[in-house]
Amino acid sequence: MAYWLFKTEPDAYSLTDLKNAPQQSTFWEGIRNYQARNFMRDSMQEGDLVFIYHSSCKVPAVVGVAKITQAAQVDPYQFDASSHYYDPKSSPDKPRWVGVTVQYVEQLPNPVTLKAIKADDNIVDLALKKAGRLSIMPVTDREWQHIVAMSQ
DNA sequence: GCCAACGTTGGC
DNA sequence: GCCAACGTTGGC
Repeated sequence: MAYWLFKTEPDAYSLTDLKNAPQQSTFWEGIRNYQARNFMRDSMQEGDLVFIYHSSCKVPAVVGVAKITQAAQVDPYQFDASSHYYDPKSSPDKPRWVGVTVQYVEQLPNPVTLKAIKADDNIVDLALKKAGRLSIMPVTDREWQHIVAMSQ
């Protein structure tokens, strides 16, 4: 089983929104970054666990856990001209973008802030620490356990 | 709201 | 296929 981190802007879609969704589940649409897509398409499997990270907000932080309940599927919004996620260069016979389905698992006892993660020498390789704009990234076993411990 | 970082686009 | 211009992300 693998671990991941998904960024989301809580104003647009928060951990609470996921918790309150039908079946506490949603299709994670709108990822339009090749590196993030490749992680979803090539590596994510049902049962993998995901940190939900709130970005572009007052206190950027890892706030909860979700799990992958369905591996990558074609993201239908790329074909919808009225969608913000429309991609005119993609076509149904050669789709460019995918998404996975995630389900709410739990809220962490305390948010683990970006500030705390940046200050922690045990977390070195996490893409979040680098000035990255990657919206989906892998998390190692060790980093996962450490961040969970930090939330206690 | 500013701005640095960085991915993408398109002209050549 | 290089690289400048542009757009977007996201912390502050």
